[in-house]
Amino acid sequence: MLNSLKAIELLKKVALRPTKQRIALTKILFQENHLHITAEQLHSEAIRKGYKISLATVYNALNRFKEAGIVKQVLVEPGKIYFDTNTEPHHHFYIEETGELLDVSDDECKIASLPLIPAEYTINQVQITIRLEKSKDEDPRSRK
Amino acid sequence: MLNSLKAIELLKKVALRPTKQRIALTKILFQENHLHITAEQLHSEAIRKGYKISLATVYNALNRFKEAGIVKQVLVEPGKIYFDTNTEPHHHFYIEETGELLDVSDDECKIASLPLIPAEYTINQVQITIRLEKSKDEDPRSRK
DNA sequence: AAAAATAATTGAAATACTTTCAAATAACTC
DNA sequence: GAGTTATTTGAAAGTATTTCAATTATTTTT
Repeated sequence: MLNSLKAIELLKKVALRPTKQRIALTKILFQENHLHITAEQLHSEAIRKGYKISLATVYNALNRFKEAGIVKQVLVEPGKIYFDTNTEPHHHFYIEETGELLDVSDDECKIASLPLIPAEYTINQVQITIRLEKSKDEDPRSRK
Repeated sequence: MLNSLKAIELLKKVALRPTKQRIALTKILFQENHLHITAEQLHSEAIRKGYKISLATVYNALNRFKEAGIVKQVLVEPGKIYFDTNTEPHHHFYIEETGELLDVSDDECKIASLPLIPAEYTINQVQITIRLEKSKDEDPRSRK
């Protein structure tokens, strides 16, 4: 958990007014380990920690943070936006059963060949999502 | 565009009742070239073609088709589900400006190394999304 | 080919998530 | 500290999707 001074410093660096609410969210978000979190989850966590903040403000703040480049959106589940505090190029494991999202470093997941990019376009981002499921029980005793 | 007999055949093969509505959607969806389409777009297209079908039925049908494995969901845009009639392993270009989605064959996009999979889990799917944007104008005359 | 059983379709309502609104408040600038 | 500008807020609206219960269609059984 960041302290308030570090939070204010980070916000100022990206030209965002360090309001009470943004400082609170920043303190929750930018910990040592990276986070994958939805607006609702972040709001709950802030309330749980005793901060007075509305859900609308959490949405607003996350969108400003995204524009400022200090969080990234991750789309893995229909109708839900995860925000990722890891803005370095990296990839994800996504566990369907639990909705859990795990980072995969860029090094661990190398692409050997990329297709030809359509003319006039440049690559913005290459995202690899590895969807996992619990292994089927392959216990030989249960086979018919 | 599929004919009705082929549509019925496909639906029966995956144990789905070949109703008027599903036959209509199947005819639109399973053409020669693969399609990326949302429920709303598919509904509009069906209405445009003169079929009488409700949006709820389109959502229902697409979900059954997904369960049956004849379409796949693609998540590239927040709050919107694209359905892809290409169920072979493949990847996508996504053009942010237009929302356009283009197939990238599995061959064109090879992964050199994958990370260690957490115990008890198996890979369900590996999705690569290459997000593209219009190239910035790099005309030297416009440089300051 | 009826009758019985099962599943699908429908408009409407409900849900889930996110954005927008306009008024109040807070943070910056000089 | 007055004036300017940006942010916060609850409420309302917007968007995408799912669910509901009644009707209708399809399949199965006889």
